[in-house]
Amino acid sequence: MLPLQTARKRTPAFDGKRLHLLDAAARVFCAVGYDKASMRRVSAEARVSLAGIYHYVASKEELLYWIQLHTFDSLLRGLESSLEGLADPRQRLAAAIRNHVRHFGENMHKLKVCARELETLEGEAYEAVRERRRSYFEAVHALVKELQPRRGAPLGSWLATANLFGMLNWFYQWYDPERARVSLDDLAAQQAALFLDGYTASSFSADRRDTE
Amino acid sequence: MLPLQTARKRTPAFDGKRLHLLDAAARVFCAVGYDKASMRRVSAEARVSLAGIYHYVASKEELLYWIQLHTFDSLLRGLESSLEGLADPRQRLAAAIRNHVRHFGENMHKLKVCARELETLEGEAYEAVRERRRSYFEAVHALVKELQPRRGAPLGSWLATANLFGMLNWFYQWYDPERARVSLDDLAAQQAALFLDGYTASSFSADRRDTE
DNA sequence: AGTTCACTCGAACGGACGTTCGAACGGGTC
DNA sequence: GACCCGTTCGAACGTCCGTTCGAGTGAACT
Repeated sequence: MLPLQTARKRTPAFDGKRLHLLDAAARVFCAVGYDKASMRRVSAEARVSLAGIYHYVASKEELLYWIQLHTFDSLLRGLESSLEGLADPRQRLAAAIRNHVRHFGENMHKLKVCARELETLEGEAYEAVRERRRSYFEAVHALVKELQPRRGAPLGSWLATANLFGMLNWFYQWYDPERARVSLDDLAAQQAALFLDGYTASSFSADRRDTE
Repeated sequence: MLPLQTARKRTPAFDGKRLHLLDAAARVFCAVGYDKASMRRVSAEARVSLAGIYHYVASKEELLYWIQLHTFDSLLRGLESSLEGLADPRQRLAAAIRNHVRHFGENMHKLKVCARELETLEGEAYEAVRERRRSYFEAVHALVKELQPRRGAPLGSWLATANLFGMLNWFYQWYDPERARVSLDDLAAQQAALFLDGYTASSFSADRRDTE
């Protein structure tokens, strides 16, 4: 349904305004969810008239599409650069988790939208995003596979990775930056420890008990 | 906004039809999401006229409310009964995970709706569901606290529990009962092993690589 | 036979939404 | 000054949605 590349001529100003729009849209989608979010509210958040939005994007669907695409691209690029120079598999996985968590801290709106609206897009757009998503997943999966040089069979690295993403993607549900008693880096370290060594052997260093 | 108890007289037939409606609604909500789901589609799925729905439920919101309330109640009751007679903290936690995963297998629609629409309700209804949700969370949190008699400080049992729920609640995103190569009980055992002992020490016994 | 009452329904109402249209503005080029 | 073109907008269009209304059914009771 979505033309994956707009045919319109691009100027730097055009792209700048467009990014501004995507940002505003991400905030609105994050606040109320894609379906409940109205283009009128996006236009208010972006301080652009309703019709003005359609000069930069063809549809509401396309807003979500670009948000997801940019976010997964950014995650993957961050992952690659954060692995540079690291050889120890455990450190590499910890770096990957730190990259994910930091991205969350910096772009909370967009990551929350990505996690929550994974199945909202359809057709071509869905497939395009899904491919980026799979690249990112496979990159992390590869790190998990490095971990266990072999102790028995090759063994559920896929399942383990899926569960790791569960930990990482669910945490927008409970993490509240206002009330956090742990820094994001500490949090990432604890999640890495939990994944690598489990709860009964790892040592955590903070506690919270407000939200679920 | 929601009257938490309908004032209408209840007959067994009334409650039966009502449950039938909730079930149909859960299937529709699960398929397309609460916001996109129309009462017209629910009425078709339940084979009841559109207006007929409103004889049993006051609003669309109330459908979601009852689905969530019943599901969390059922999870909590299942948890309590699955712990009976178990003393070892590791076995108790494993039983809790098995209970959660089995519920998922049996009531996939409803659990998926619960996980996905946690923040959809508002006001009284939200608070009422949130209380059940917190009870369930606290029950599992208590099991996690039993685990580590003390090795250092008391330490992040809350964070660990939140991450455990991440694993458990995210898995509707990737688990596909049609293509599963692992039984739900095996899956539960592997998730318990991952949480307790971590990936590098635990031993998995299956692999998948289709979906993310 | 008449009345009641739980139940069911087709048809409509009012509102919100995504999107489109046509006009206006403003800076650059001949 | 005339023309173009990227940009912006107010005002609308058509559609779909949640909900309501009022009439109709049939079994139970008097």
